[in-house]
Amino acid sequence: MPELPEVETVRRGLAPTLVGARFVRVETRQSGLRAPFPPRFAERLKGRRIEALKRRAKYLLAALDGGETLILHLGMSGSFRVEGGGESPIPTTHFPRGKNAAHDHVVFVLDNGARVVYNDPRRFGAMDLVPSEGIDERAPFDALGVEPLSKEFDAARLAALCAGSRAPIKAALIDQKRIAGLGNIYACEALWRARISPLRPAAILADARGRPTAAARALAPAIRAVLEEAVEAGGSTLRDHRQPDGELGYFQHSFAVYDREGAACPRRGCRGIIARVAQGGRSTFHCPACQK
DNA sequence: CGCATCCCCTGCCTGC
DNA sequence: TGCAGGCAGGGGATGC
Repeated sequence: MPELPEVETVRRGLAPTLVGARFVRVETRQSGLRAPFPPRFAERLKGRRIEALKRRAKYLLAALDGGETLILHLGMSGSFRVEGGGESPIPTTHFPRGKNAAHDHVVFVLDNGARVVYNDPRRFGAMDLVPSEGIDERAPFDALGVEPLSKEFDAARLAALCAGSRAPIKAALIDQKRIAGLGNIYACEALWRARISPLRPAAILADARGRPTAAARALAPAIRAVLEEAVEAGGSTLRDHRQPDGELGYFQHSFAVYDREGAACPRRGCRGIIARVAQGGRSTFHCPACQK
């Protein structure tokens, strides 16, 4: 479920349980997810205290004492749930409808009595344990682009990132080397808000001097706004994550185009019908009538 | 280098 | 009802 707003929602949901706690025991029930777990993963985590839980792009970063960072990525279908550990249940973790315990791949047992369980049917997620020092200069973080909710992200930056690119603008937007954390859903939604066709080349965001065009000046705030609104709504909850314990994400009810093929364009005065096209093997949703 | 394609894996939905 | 095929929020490797 994992674009920036969903990962941020998970971060906020897990932080009260994780930050300040120590790992008493870590159980892995698979040899790995997308990649094998690092050597002695569970043993190295045991006894470590979580000092902070941060997010970069779609990654969660648990900074531990002892100078290491636990990297967590949810892939397509990963989710966390919190069991036990006091009076405040943490319902923001979008636990899948299936609740298939066969896909509980990692259990983090904490000294505050809580257990944090990672469930991931498709096992596209990832976990790693790396030195905290210089983490931003190493893969995968060294290749990530600008955080779209940061001050550094604006029309000028967006234009510079896309200047000269002949890739379709939708593909450029979900390229993590350009904008970190934007994914398929919110790229589609932002383009609709900015009335830009996802099929146009990314280069239309910059003029001959590399400065932002009107399209960039519309799109940059649209990206920021849709992400902020989605974070505020607790992210989006769909498909296998449709019925989470605690049912928090509800931004899916605000989609203008995503997963709305054949429906009426919600823009006032627009008579368009939302279309779905394939770009780079993934579905893009847009309104051919008002996105130019 | 930039971009497109394919693959990782499982579950769900659709259409035959 | 059963089954094959298509599709799914991501990201990494490969090849042109």
